[in-house]
Amino acid sequence: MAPLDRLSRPLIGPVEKIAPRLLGAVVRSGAVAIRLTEVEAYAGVGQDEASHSHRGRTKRNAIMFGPAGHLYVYFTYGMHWCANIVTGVEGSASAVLLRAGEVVDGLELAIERRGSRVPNKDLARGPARLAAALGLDGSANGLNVLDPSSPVRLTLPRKPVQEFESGPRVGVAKETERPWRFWLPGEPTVSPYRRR
DNA sequence: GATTTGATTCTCT
DNA sequence: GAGAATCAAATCC
Repeated sequence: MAPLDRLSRPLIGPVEKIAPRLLGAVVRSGAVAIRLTEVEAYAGVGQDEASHSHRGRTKRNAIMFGPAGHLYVYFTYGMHWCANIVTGVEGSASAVLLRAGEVVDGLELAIERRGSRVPNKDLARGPARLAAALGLDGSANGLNVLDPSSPVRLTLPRKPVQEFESGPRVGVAKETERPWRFWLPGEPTVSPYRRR
């Protein structure tokens, strides 16, 4: 087994099982590091109407169909970037949206990117805010966060977080009964729930 | 080919 | 709470 395949093992499995394991993980992009406090799971083709991959491969979601550990960064609402980490075996087209986190390093640069008037707890509170704080955009799409030489890296917690809560995903119109949003209770960086 | 929608955020009321 | 910003993908005709 190739080294990177071995590294991806913690990301192989049903996406709703993998997503909560990313809670407490740290994503680092250059000087800025963010500890994840909120994530959402999205499944593959034909399994989840809210997922970008539900209706099959497109130019935008192509990365979702690749191996686990790669970043799927998409552009939405004409102005925002959102970052996901691909999970499961290659071709499963499932991914975990990085919804919110706490800036644990590179605070100065994160503030510079997000604006000096933004409270620290709001720097990465929300998927587009998190991506902005990390400086992620379309050029980060497809990066392998498990590759030690990648500019964007993921570090999983030594032990998976045991205490987390779950509920419906934010801002999705379909599959609203699916409790695939996971967060760390009591964290001020968790975004408020909004239904669509 | 035209129209609608969206895994959002910010500003103003 | 409402409205705007602004573009790619989905949906409709």
